[in-house]
Amino acid sequence: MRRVRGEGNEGQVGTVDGESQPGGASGTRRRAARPRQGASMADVAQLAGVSSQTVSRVSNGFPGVTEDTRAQVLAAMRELGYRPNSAARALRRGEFRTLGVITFSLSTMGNIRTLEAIATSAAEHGYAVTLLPVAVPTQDEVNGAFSRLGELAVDAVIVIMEIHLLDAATVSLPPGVQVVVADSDAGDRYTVVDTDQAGGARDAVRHLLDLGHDTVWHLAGPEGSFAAQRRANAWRDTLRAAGRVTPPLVRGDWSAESGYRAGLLLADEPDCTAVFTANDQMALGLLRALHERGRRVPDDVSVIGFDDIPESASFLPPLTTIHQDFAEVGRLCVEGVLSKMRQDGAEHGTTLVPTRLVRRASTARRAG
Amino acid sequence: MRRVRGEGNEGQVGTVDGESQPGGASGTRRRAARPRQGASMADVAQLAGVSSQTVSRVSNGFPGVTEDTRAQVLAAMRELGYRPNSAARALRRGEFRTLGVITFSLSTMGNIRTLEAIATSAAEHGYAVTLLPVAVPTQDEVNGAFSRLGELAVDAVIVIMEIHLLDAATVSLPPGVQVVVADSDAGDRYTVVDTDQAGGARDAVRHLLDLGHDTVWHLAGPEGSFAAQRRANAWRDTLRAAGRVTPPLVRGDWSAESGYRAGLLLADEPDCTAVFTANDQMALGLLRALHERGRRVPDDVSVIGFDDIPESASFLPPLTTIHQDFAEVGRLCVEGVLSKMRQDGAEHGTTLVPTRLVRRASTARRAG
DNA sequence: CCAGTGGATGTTTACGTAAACATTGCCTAG
DNA sequence: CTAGGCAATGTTTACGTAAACATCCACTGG
Repeated sequence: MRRVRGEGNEGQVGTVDGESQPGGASGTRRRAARPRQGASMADVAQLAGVSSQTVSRVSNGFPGVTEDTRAQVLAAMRELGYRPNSAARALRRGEFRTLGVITFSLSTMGNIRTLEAIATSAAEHGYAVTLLPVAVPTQDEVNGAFSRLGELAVDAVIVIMEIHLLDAATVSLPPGVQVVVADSDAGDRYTVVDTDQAGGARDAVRHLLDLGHDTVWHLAGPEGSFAAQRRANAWRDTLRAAGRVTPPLVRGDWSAESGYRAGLLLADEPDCTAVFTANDQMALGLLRALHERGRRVPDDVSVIGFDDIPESASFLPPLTTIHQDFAEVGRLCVEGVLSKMRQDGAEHGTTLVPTRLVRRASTARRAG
Repeated sequence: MRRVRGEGNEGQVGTVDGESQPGGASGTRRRAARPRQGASMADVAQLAGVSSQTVSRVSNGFPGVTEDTRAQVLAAMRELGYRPNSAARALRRGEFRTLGVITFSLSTMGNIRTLEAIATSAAEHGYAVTLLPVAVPTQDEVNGAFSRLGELAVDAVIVIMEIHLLDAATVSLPPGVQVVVADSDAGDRYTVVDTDQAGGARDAVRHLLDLGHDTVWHLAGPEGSFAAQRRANAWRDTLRAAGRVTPPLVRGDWSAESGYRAGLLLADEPDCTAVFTANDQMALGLLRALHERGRRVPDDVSVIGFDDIPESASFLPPLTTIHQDFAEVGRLCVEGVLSKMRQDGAEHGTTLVPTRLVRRASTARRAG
């Protein structure tokens, strides 16, 4: 963990401009202790020769200000480099215009894309996004995050997290703080936005059955994950509905490495001609294992993934997969939480975002 | 963009608990307009029978409070569910305890990992992180982000961005807001934390030369990227220093797809026995192209990547690559910005984080 | 020519916290 | 026995903004 200093020197050289006197025009009463902090409304008001309330009106684009006055105030603002103090504003207005996002480890592509969409969408609505990472997904950590959140300057919260831990979390949010949960279950207790996991999984299985495979094996995600659980359930249900035998479920942990290990097992199953993998990363590992064991994809085994990460088009072979619209999930999270803020006591429920089958080269009609 | 409502009904059913009266004990003067907002220091003080200043002392863990009094105050806090109002706190203290992070598109794995490390590290220092996404990487957007940032409640800013756009950005930050730039150049004008791109690239090229290859081809990242530029420069310099001929540079855009296209080209170059790819995603595409064209890796062609994304261990074959310590970059960004905040007029400079060569199966001694 | 009207602007106040200063009361040293 | 000191606690005030209310003034209609 060493670090290399670029140019070596760390002298304490000059240019300490921190305390340059604000040239006569502006601040009359400037505290000496704190060198920072820009001009306030009062400063602008003084320079523009109006009251601070008029400055406030201009700052907020309110009506009732002459075009002349407005221009004058704007000029004064520019001259002083005025920035509204968001702390004072928040205190006064009683809202922060900020959404908190709780998530642990941005390790999965889905969470990241969702987060990105949340940030973008929030910005469009004039909201900032504060990130609250949960280091280790333990109950304590989750509780801790919620507790820290209480002191955080947020108006509402979006949780991107396997619900299992949320379940028992001692959620003690400040009153009036709304919550929306992404990528989860529990529509009865929270407002949830999620990908249509079941629909996607069903499409994946049907696709393989339609290609003439007798049945479909499933490489599932970790037990703790609700998404994994729902995909696995849908896989089982779809097979049953089609009257097929259900092969034993193989479990991974979302990682390519776990997919590889599972693939080594599946390669030895002669009956296994079609695999539905619960995410693309595991599919990658699975492809490697099958390749190593000489099982050709898609000639001997068809593989379908879930997520449609950008790289999946470049797998060997390019992966057929179920596309998730994470951006839409993120967008709906923001919409949902904002709408809940408007009409306070809105009831819970689940909003599902549809998936889409992306056909590439890893699935084919069953040989023979 | 349709959306499917989970269970179909959207009735306006009951359980409107939003307006439950705060049981007699607490708020005496509660404004009717806003149902939200919890107890304030004054409320706690009244219940505990002390002054609000004492509550403040307890809240901030200051000395000069009897154990008895402290306990009483804490009890009152618990009873009322008191949360310090961070807006008021920020206003009073003149700091938000929040870092702003500007980044566009969390598309690259590196940015994400860096962001994650920043969030974690900031949390350890008692700072929150506010995300400021820049939708399209245009000059206007970047300027806009910086301008929005001005109104944002942040004490300092970390920029994760190709410096090219930062270059000309009309950066007009509020006075006293420090900036640290990650993954960039420009140590002369900003404080920069970055991976040792040059060192990593040099190691990659040398590794291939050591394996007996006459020279090394380079699949570079997009022109606009400083990281890409520095890796390409180091590649060229290392070849020259070793007295080898420098093959023409092939350019991609970081995506696996672009790596595939480049790979189709390189596969037709009979002299090409070793390729240094500027990131792992492009290496993935390259591997696919080489495979399709019947060029075996590593028997015919050796390939080395950059980044060491988790999936690279599961490529076909597992990818030899240069590991970047994004977590360390993020951590150092936070340390740097906090230290700059403490000693205001600190000078600029670049901090480099070393890389590490990870040997896997995609590189081998040159055949023949 | 004057009361009435409404738009433009100013004044007062409160938001919740914490620094600075003020007060209380107890204990100890002279 | 009292002055001095110090620890515990209380009181006042300011942070920057914006809602609520107050004022001013020009113009209109009778």
